[in-house]
Amino acid sequence: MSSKNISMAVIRRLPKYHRYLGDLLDKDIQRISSKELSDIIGFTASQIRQDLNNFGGFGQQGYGYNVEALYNEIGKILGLNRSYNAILVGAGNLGQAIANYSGFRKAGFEIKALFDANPKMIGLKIRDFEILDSDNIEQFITDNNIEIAILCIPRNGAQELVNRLVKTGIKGVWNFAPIDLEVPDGVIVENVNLKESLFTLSYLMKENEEE
Amino acid sequence: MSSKNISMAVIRRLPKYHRYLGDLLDKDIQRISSKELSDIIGFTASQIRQDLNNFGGFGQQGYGYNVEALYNEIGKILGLNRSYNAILVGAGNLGQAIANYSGFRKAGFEIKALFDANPKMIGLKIRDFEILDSDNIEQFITDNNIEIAILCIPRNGAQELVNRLVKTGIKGVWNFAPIDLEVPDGVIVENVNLKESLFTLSYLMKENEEE
DNA sequence: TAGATTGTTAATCGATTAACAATC
DNA sequence: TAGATTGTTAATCGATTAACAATC
Repeated sequence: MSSKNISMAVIRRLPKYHRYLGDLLDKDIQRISSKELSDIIGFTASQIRQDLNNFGGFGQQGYGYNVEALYNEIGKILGLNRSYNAILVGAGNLGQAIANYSGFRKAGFEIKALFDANPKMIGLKIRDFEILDSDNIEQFITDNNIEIAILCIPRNGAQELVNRLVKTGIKGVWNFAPIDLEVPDGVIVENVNLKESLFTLSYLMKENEEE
Repeated sequence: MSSKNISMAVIRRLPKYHRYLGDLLDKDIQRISSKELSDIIGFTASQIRQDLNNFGGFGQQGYGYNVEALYNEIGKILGLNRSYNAILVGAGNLGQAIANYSGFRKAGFEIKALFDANPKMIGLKIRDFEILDSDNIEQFITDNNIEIAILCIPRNGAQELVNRLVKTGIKGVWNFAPIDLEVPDGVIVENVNLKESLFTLSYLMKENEEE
């Protein structure tokens, strides 16, 4: 309906605006110009104004932007003005780390259950969660209005699992498995590939010392 | 010295080439054309050839690319033909998850020790590691030829810690703390910001259902 | 050789930056 | 009002795609 095709480059800057504006808010700063924001966030003032104007005219000539209002607007743009029910699949080290991190819940992302395929894990208690049997995922998704699945599983079997989740109506997948999942149009996959990130670091370190 | 200024867009695609070529190698596939690779990796054949030719002419007209040779070349470009000594700071859930993941070690990144500032954690055993006192980081870095620091700590105090690490000669920081660290020219920071990733997912889910 | 596919140049597309009139 | 700063158009820069001669 809306959205005049915002580029991924812009979209990936939005959470950073949100974070910096939150910091300013914590410091009780009430207004900021694109120039001042540029100095702290590192994008050009021109880019900041262009980015924001994709979504509306949030500023005021001669004044700048109201920090709180802009923070709230960007929160809304990011879809943070509501909450999401999520499940986490793969209750290994990484899965537990993510489940135990309170920051996601504070932002409105509520992990309702942990699932694992390993019989030894099923039934174990991890803080607030009992680990459930992956066989019952479909029922749980339907019963608890789950929209997001967080995948902390090995790449083997990941695609098959996603096929099941998609069939049950999952709308978003936060994927930590090192595989590019295939999903239909109505489903979004956001990948976190730690190995790719680490390899980028080693590339840049190498390039850096060659100079 | 070398490097005719490769763009970040190209650099971030390199680990993906490496992964897909590794998969092909596992399947005993010996040659691949840019067109075939395009079909499985999802970049255009033209882009693949452009990307690779930034680093050398690895292909052969009429034949394509030798999978194993190209895999090895990209590994070398990424700096994976050697090993790196690393420390991990912040032995909480996430830190332990990363320390326990064997894939990084297999790729040549050896975590030599875990550090934590919390007295209750110090001395605890996590698999192969005893958690050490953060106060002794400088000595450990010097004694063990540590190049990479993995930061799994809260943002509070992260910059101060990095200042210490940089002073001691750390060359790369893999940063999981939600803060943009300031480092001098000779040091690389690669950020993994989980919250920004999650917020991107929620933005895309929202945009998707609006259509 | 004929066919296939690269390496590379040129064309296009998209994103960033610069500039400035509008306006608070 | 005068000064500041936005919103927005135009200019520039960079990245992607297309095309094709080179060549295996």
